Amino acid sequence: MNNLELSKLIFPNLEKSPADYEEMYPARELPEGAKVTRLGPSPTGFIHLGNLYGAFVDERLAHQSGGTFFLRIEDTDDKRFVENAVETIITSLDFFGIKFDEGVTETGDIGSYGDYTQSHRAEIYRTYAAELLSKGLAYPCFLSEDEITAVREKQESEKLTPGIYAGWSKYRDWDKDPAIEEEMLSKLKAGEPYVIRLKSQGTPNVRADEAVRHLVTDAVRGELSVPENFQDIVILKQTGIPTYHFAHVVDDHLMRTTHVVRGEEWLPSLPIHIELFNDLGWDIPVYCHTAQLMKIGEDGNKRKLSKRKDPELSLDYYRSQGYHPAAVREYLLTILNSNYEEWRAANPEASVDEFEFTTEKMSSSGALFDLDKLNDVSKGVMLNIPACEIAAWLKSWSEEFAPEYEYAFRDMALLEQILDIGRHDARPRADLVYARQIMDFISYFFDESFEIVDEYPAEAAEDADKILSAYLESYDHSDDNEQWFAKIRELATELGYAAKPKDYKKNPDDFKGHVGHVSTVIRIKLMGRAQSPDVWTIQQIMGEAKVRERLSK
RNA sequence: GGCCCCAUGGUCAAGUGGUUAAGACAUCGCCCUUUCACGGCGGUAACCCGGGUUCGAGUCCCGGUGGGGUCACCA
Repeated sequence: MNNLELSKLIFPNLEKSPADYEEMYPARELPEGAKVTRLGPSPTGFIHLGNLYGAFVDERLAHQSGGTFFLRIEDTDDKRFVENAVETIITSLDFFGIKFDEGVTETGDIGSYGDYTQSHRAEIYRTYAAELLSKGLAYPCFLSEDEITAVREKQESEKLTPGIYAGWSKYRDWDKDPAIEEEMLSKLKAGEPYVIRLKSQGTPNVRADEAVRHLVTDAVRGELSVPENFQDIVILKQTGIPTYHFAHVVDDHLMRTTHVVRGEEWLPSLPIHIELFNDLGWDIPVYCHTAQLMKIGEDGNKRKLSKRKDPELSLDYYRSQGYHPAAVREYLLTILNSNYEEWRAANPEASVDEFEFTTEKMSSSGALFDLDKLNDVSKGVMLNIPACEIAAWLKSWSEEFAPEYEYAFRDMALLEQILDIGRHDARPRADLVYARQIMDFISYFFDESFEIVDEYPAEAAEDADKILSAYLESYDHSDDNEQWFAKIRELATELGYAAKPKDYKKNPDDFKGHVGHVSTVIRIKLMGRAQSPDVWTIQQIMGEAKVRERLSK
């Protein structure tokens, strides 16, 4: 029996040939330089900041080059499947402004390079497995789990690289030994389970400095020299479903992906993919191995974000805290491209589309996620969003994540005024960061959440009642800011406080305190806290009735 | 352990053989100021180590060290 006959024996009824698929999925007609990228999540439905970070690279690369960005579902591991995962993936990415041109959608596939769900592509993978079989570059392997374990143990004791490769699976050499051929054939006939392995042409167990190497240009890392693969990795599992390696190569070729963006954890398996591309006679796409987002682990060292250990880094965490998607996007972009922040400072209002994102400007070392920085970036982003939009966004956030704030949205015009305090001054306030923080920041406007949290300053505590009753008595809601503050000064002076803080600092013995202490008493009575934006402005928004009510309680 | 990747202040990072080694965040001080925020000024703080190449090395080469990743019929 020869290779072709074996291939036909194993895959007797293939619908199409490799040439047919080449014809079905021709090279894309796209403008010069257009990039085709893809996101290939497994359907666990869990997406964290690190995934989003990578997704932005794909999205930017495709969309700023006039290319195509598609979604492919990599569900070759049935154990990972989670109900509604695809929908979750699409909606969470959409929330952060990541939109696909092609691939899986909630209402079916879009595009002519599908099917875009790997579990639906079994026939295609079989065809290419048959192709490798017929070229003598693959073989059926009947090794059981126990046998493989025994092989590994032997290899470990002999200090050899563990794995199945030349010399360790007898089925690899079926064509050299009639006895093995016969055994293989009878197992095949008996329907015994097997996997299809690549028959790697690499040389096993050579010293690193003597190994054959492939030179690859990675778009973010530059020149890479990787040793050739020699492992007979599984390409089709017992179930007939491909492993990631095989599916990646077949799909990205057939879907005409030009740029493969993936985390650096894939770097060690790059040699496998190179061998597979070469065996099938295909061009290798441009690889972009991105550095991973890291966080500080319990031991004080950096480590890769993990979905199991870091639930607080899930996208839902940021949504439930109420970080605006634009803020998260802006932050991710600043760590994605080193010159983005500078560009943004020079072009505060420009659309991200105007920024030229490049893989060369990406860092090849993993960045530590920095919440302080996110918060800072968010302040700036919020400042550029009109109050009416923030109000509407807060409302929908509250409906989904924090219904207890319902009272704040009964009067949207009022809410807008509150949010806009000090935002149009020459030096605008930047104190809106994320929804939960904002709700706390403005809580004193609403009786439902108003509470006295600070104590009167020691300098004026004794006179608090006097200050408050005198203030209430002289209060005129129609006073402008200047008139209003002149009255406070007057009141302070009458009670023995310095009208200017400087006077008090110079001669602390001459006064009980200064006007700041007096106004703090009023601020606490009105707002419940010693710190807030301008009192007069707040009073104007609160309205006379509420001001008088709070002062007289 | 083998292999692979990475290495500039606490964090993100400019820097491509000659710089007083940028900038941002954080932090500290001062100023502005009725508080806070904003803004302004200033401070503390870095090229992992050792060899080599060179007139000259953060930058190039080699070797360590450290950190990360990976060694599945998971992706």
